[in-house]
Amino acid sequence: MKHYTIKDIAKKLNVSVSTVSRAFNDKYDIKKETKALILKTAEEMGYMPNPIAKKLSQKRSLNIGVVVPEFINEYYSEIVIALQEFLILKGYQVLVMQSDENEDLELMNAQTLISNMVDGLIVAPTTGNRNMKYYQDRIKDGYPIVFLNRIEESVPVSKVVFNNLKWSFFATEHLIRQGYKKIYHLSGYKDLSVSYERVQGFKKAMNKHNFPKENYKIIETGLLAKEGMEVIEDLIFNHDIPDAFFCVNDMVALGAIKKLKENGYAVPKDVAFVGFTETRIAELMSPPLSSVKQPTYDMAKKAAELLLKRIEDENAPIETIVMNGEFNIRQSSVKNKAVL
Amino acid sequence: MKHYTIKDIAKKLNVSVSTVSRAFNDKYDIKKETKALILKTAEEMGYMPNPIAKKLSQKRSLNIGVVVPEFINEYYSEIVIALQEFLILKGYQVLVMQSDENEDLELMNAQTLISNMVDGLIVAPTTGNRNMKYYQDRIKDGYPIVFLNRIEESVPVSKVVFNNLKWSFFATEHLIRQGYKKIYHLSGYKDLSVSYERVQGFKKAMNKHNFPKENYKIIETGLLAKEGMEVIEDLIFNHDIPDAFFCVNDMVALGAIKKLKENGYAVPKDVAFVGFTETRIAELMSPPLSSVKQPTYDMAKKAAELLLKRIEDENAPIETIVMNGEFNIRQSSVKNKAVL
DNA sequence: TTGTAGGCGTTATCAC
DNA sequence: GTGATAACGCCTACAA
Repeated sequence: MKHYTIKDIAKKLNVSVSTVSRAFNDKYDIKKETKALILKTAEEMGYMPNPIAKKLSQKRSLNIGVVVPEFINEYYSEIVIALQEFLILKGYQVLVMQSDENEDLELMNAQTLISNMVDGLIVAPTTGNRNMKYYQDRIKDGYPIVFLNRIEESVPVSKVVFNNLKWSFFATEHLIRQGYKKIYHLSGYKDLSVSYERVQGFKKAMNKHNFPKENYKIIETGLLAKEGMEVIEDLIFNHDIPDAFFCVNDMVALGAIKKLKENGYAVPKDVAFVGFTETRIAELMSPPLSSVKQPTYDMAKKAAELLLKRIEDENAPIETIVMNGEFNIRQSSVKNKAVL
Repeated sequence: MKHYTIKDIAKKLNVSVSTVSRAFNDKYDIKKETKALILKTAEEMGYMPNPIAKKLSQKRSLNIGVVVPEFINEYYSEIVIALQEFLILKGYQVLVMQSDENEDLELMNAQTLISNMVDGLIVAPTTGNRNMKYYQDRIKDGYPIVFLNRIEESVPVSKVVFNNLKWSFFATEHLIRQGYKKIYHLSGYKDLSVSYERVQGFKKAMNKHNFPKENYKIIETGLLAKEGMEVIEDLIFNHDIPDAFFCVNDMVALGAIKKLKENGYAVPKDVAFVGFTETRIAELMSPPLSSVKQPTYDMAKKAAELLLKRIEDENAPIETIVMNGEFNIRQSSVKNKAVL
């Protein structure tokens, strides 16, 4: 099966290449019959337009690039699925690259996608932000980029973020109101904006309720179960187990709970837990884990909308959309109730 | 920041475009000083070669396309990460598209990637196989495609698969040897090749041990926790709970276990469990879940190697690589042991 | 309504 | 060693 081009079709039908080209791009006038004939023979020959050539000449690809920091934590998998679902309806294809939480790789990914002439980029940055200058330069060049999550509200770019502070505050306040007297926060990476914001929410709740300083603590972890386990090991070693934990995400909570159980602690009887960025396992855990659910699908959709707006209108204003979620209270953080 | 081309550099230095081009592709003769000068000024101007143009003229992109059926189940996330990790070392960029378990979307994805001139394609097919003809035509055209998982061994294409039958057999036999007398298999989708093969392994073990037909059953589910839960609800309704389950994957096991616990069953005391395609949560569950671990990283790497071999040598033979895994026995399927 | 011709940014084949 | 110049496949003035 040879790879046919418009030339081949043109030759076969004794018309010019431009006529053939026009048959495929209906913004030009062309006689109905010619067009029909061309399309028909093209179909028969199994002609497929070459998007590379198209891109080279018209600088538009109908492809959107997506860069995510990882996708082992379910959140970004859902984001990608949602982005794709939405953008396909709008006629775009979605190319995904993941950065493995590595800034250099992230930069390479973005460059690859841009040089492949994707019409725009949706970026969920990794920790650290050495690359922001690169992005801002591209944006200055007129390149449409929208950020998703993990970026500080103050950065002057279009973005969709979650109100981490607010919901972290609610989650913490819930623990306080349940009557827990010693509450630790397992906080994720220090230089990850979402972690930072959740820490702020935690502190804000503590301050509001005049929680004694010696009764709360912020402990840096990563984002994985393993790291939750490690922290608990340390705390057990130091005989420093509080009566409640608020965790940066569900996986850290899961790891921590496992390690506590192994050491004879009961959840929530001895130690209560709240997670964040709810995943499917929250409900499935024993006990089911209270967690803050982010509107993943909507966040992705909003980001895609922002991007399309910007692609269609060079001068679309910079926008920051802050999303809210919901706090699902389950057995892991409820006092005075029998475990079902 | 303007987008410079080799023309701009050529003009600036009063050399021809070919000289500039040669400076970047060191297979041609060119005076050392000219080359140095060109590279230096290019650097200063912030010149970036345009890969689209490059692709158009030399039909090679150093991009590899990857099509996965989903990536919410961790397995494919790991596959993608591993593929990327390996291929980047070889100088390739990895573009990922996911099909959401939808055959039509899968076809679109493959077409998009191919028409973007990726040098080769690694495909983990969705359920169903209407697209195989398309792939085989492309392969006949000389296009390098390697399949990963979820494809029958008999299909004459290069592929890396897991020996589902063998390990399913082992897992089942383990349950039999532990002395469980009534064993059900929650089997995933009927028309998914990996499910089918696991069913075969299950049956083979039953036959080998002359397990009474009335004491085992194969129940079709999906691949999600929810579906595990639904099946258990039905079984409870029918008072038909066996003393052991072998599940198509960990998520189904997780859902099933949760539902059983809610209904007062203890695991593994009342009902034992074995999962498959071990995920990180297997270890973290209570009780920890016995499961068959697939060599995800190696499978990805092998697939990438096959593909590169094929890209570099048009006539590389079709190869099928069948991988083995390991069976990790944990508390969920061990009899006569106190739950820790 | 259609054709001609130049351009998109590179590479590759000739000459010189 | 280097420079013209023709590809690669498509789009798009401009002319006819």
